[in-house]
Amino acid sequence: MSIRKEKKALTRSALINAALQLVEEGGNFATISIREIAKQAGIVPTAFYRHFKDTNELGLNLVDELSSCLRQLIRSAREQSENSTQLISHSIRIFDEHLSSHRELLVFMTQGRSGGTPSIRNAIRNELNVFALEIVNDLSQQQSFPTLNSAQLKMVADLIVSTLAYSATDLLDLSDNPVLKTERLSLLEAQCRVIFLGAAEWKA
Amino acid sequence: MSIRKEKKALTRSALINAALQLVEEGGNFATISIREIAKQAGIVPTAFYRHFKDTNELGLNLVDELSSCLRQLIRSAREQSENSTQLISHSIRIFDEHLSSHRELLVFMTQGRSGGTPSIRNAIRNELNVFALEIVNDLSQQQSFPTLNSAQLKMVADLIVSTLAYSATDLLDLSDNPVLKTERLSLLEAQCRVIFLGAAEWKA
DNA sequence: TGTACATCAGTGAACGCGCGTTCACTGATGTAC
DNA sequence: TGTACATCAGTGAACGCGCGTTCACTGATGTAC
Repeated sequence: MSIRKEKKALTRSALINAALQLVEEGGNFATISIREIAKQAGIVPTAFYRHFKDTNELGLNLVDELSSCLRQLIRSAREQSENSTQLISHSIRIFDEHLSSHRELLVFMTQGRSGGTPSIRNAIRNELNVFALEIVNDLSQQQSFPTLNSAQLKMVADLIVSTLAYSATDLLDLSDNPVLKTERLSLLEAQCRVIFLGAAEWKA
Repeated sequence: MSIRKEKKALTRSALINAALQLVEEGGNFATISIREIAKQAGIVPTAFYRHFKDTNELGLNLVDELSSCLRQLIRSAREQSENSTQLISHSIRIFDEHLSSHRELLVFMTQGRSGGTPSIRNAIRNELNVFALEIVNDLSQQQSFPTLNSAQLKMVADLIVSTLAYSATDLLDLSDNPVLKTERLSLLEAQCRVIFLGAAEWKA
């Protein structure tokens, strides 16, 4: 890549990281201004327009970041639980680790799923759907629920994703309170077990 | 009540309704300004301060509205399902009706749970917790899961609330698409059944 | 390799606008006699 | 009941500020010969 393109890519990712940092510092992505982002990235406000049309376009790029973050989460969970009997608790530990290491992205996700612009809401919804499809893949490969067809597996996977996403809002708020966070993680684990028990019992 | 107090109460509720209407029209509560709210309510911006310190304080009052909305939802669901074998599908129909008739409040709820100020997030979390406790009450009164103690019932109730709240974001976005909305409602119903099946199977 | 021109990421001044908030005010309502 | 004063919800002018966006610019990088 040419020097010019490299530098442009650097500034671009500085803008993306600036937005994520502002979100992590407690801001709501919907209220963050172009000027704030540019300032945080160390460039002049007008340079923002060399990279994105507006904050919504930048937000759609954050969803792309989220996408690879979720793929990485699935991959880690697969490695961990390949030959394990404790699939649920292992997966939840990996999930918790991702909440810490990609805090900003997951705060953005929880905010954006309900409070983003329509296009951002849709993009996030789509990523969560892809995530659920990956879970369907795993469940059918592991033959976790041999009595369920793929539509039924998808319904269960959606329920798992819903439960994880809902808990993410709580867990991200509890990152400074280890005791309550551990309690919330136990609750999440029990709830996932209920789902697995129910799925095993499911009949048409 | 004196004339003066009556008038004040009227203006106050005009402000609350103005905020809700702006949220329903697609705005994010976090981005709504005092001036917008005052304009929508038909008063001068500075009169806002006779009622609320800032938009956050108004938001906490919206949570109070949400609170009674949720209590009403529980009450309706109880009436409907008292002597019914179709507890789940009846309750979900009532839920759907509330999503339509109190759309603004429930949009505010889904936005605020993840994207509100810390005090609003906490207030909403608290309301959802009260809601879950009401469900615990019902489940234990109906002896739906005789093998579960109250902590376990609470865990299941939290999972139900989580599933309802998560679906609310989707359903509120689908209000203009009856086909997809019906599909999403069927998904929600199947997921609730999975939860009930799993809860019945739960052992320590 | 060296030169002359083209490209373009980032700069800085400037704009008009809506924002939150202050303040002194008005006039309807309430209260005390 | 009537009068004289107090209260206070709502008004309107004014403020300084950060916003999004435009524009002409600069100077480093790229390209063609």
